[in-house]
Amino acid sequence: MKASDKVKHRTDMISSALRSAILERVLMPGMKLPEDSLGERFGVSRTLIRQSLERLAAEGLIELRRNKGAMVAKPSLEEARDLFELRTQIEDLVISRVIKNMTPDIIAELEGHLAKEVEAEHAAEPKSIRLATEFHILLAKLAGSPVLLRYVEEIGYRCGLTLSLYARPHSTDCGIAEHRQIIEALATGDEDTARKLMRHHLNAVADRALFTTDEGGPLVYLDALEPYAKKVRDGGA
Amino acid sequence: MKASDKVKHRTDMISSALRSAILERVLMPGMKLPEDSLGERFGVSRTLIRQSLERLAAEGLIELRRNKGAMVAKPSLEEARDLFELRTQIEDLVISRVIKNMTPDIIAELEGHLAKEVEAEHAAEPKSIRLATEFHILLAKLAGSPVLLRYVEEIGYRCGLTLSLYARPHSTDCGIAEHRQIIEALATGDEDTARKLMRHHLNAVADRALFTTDEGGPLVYLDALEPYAKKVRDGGA
DNA sequence: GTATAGTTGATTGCATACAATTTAGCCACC
DNA sequence: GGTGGCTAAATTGTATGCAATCAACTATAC
Repeated sequence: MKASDKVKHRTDMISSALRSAILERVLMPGMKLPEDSLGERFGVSRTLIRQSLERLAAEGLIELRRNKGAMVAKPSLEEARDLFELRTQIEDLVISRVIKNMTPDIIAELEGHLAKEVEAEHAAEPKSIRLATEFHILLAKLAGSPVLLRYVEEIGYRCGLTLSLYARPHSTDCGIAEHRQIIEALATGDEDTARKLMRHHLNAVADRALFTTDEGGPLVYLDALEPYAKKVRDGGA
Repeated sequence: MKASDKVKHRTDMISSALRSAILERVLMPGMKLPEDSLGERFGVSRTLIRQSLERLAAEGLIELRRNKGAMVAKPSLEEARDLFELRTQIEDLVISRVIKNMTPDIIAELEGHLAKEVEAEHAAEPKSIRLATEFHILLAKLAGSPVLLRYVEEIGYRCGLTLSLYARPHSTDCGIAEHRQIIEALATGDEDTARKLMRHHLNAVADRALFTTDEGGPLVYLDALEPYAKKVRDGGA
C-alpha cells in the first residue's frame, strides 16, 4: 500500500518534538544538546538523535559544531533581519497564489484559524506564538504549492526562533488584528492591498522584536523536555 | 583555533560529490542509490552514506522512501514550475540587495565569471550548466546575506535537477547573453531593469525546458560515479 | 494457465562498540 | 598568582552487527 510511505519514523517524531520545544521556548537559544542525554530522554540510541539534530541543523534551528556538539541556534541580529526580509518576499508570492486559488472554503478556513487565535489571545504565551506562526503556514498550504509551503515553514520557524531571542514577552498579541485585515483583503480579492498588509504585518512583527539580547548562558537544562519526550516514547505524533 | 570549525567532514565531501554528480547529470532522476554500493564506492561505511543521503533529501535532490531506499528525485512538471516561480521571486531580492551593495569590484567579479562562461560556451555540457548555475550563486553571494545565499543555492540546484529531467540537451547556451544584460543593468544601477531582466531570464530558462519526459528506467548504474568517489577517498574537496 | 501463499535474498532501520577529539582539572614551573 | 602543558573524563565521529522490512521467485492449488 502507498499509505505506508507516510508512516512517520521515530526520527521524524523526535525532530518534531525538538522543533516544537525550540519554538515554544522550552529550549532557548544557546542551550547545549548532548546526544547522550537526549537519547536517554527520548528512549532511543544516539543514532536517531544524531539524525534529528542534523535535520534541525539543516533547517537552521540548531547549530552543529564539529566535535563540539549541537546547540540551539543563536542567530545574529543581522541574520534575523535577513530572515524577515526573505520571508516578506516569499509570502508575497503566497498572497498572489492564494488569491489565484480563491474559493469560499479558503476564507472559511482562515477565519476558523483566526477564531482560534482570538480564543487563545490571553492564554499561555507558547500557544499564541504557535498559532500566530501557524496562520502563515495555513496560508502557504492554501497557496497550493508544496515547494512554497516547505520554504515558508522553514523560514517561518527560523523567524520564530529569532523572536525568542530578541523579542520581549507579549509582543505577539497585536498581530491578530493584522491577520484579520489580511483575511478581509483576500476575501475581497484585493491582491495589492493584501500584499501591502502582509508586508506591513511582517515588518511590524520584526520591529516589535529586535531589541535587547539576554545572553543567557549555554547551560544544559533538558528537564523541561520531558513532556515532549514522553510523547515520542509513547509513539504519539 | 576557530578555523577548525570549518574543516569539512567526510559527510560534507560525500554530499558535495553526490550533489555535483546529480547536477552534472551523471546521476539521472530516478536512479536508485543503495547505501551499500555507495559506501563501497566511496570507501566509507553506510553510516556516512546515510547521513549524506538524508542531507540531500532535505535539499530536495533525492527522495527517501521508507524501507525502500533513496533515488534521485524526479520532480513533477508542476513542482518544476513552482520551483522556478519561487526562484524568480527570491532572486528579485538578490538583485535589490546587490544594487544596494554595489561597488566596482562587484561588477568586475561578475564580468570575470561571465568570461568563464563565454570560454566554456562550446565546451562539454556539464561544465556550461554548472557555470550558468554558479552565476546566480555568485550574485547571491554578492548580495551579502548568508541566509539568502543558502536558499538561492538550494533552489537553484533543485531547478538544475528539473532541467536535467525536462530540458533537452543544449538548451542552456543562450543564457549567456542574458547574463551579460543583467550585469550591464546592475552596472548602471538600474534596479528596475535588472529585476525585469532577471525575471525574463528565469522565465526563459524555464520555458526552454519543460518539454518531454524521457522516462528512463530506474536502473542502478553507479560506475559513472567513480571520478567523484575518487576525490572523496583521496580526501579532496 | 492463473493466482495465491510461502520462502529466500537483498536492503534498510536501529543499536552498540570502538576510535578520535575536545574539555577540564591538576600539578609543575615560571 | 598566573601560565603552560599533561592526564583523565566526557563527547562526538565512524564502523559494524543484528533485526525488521520489502521484493522477487518458486511452488502448489485450483
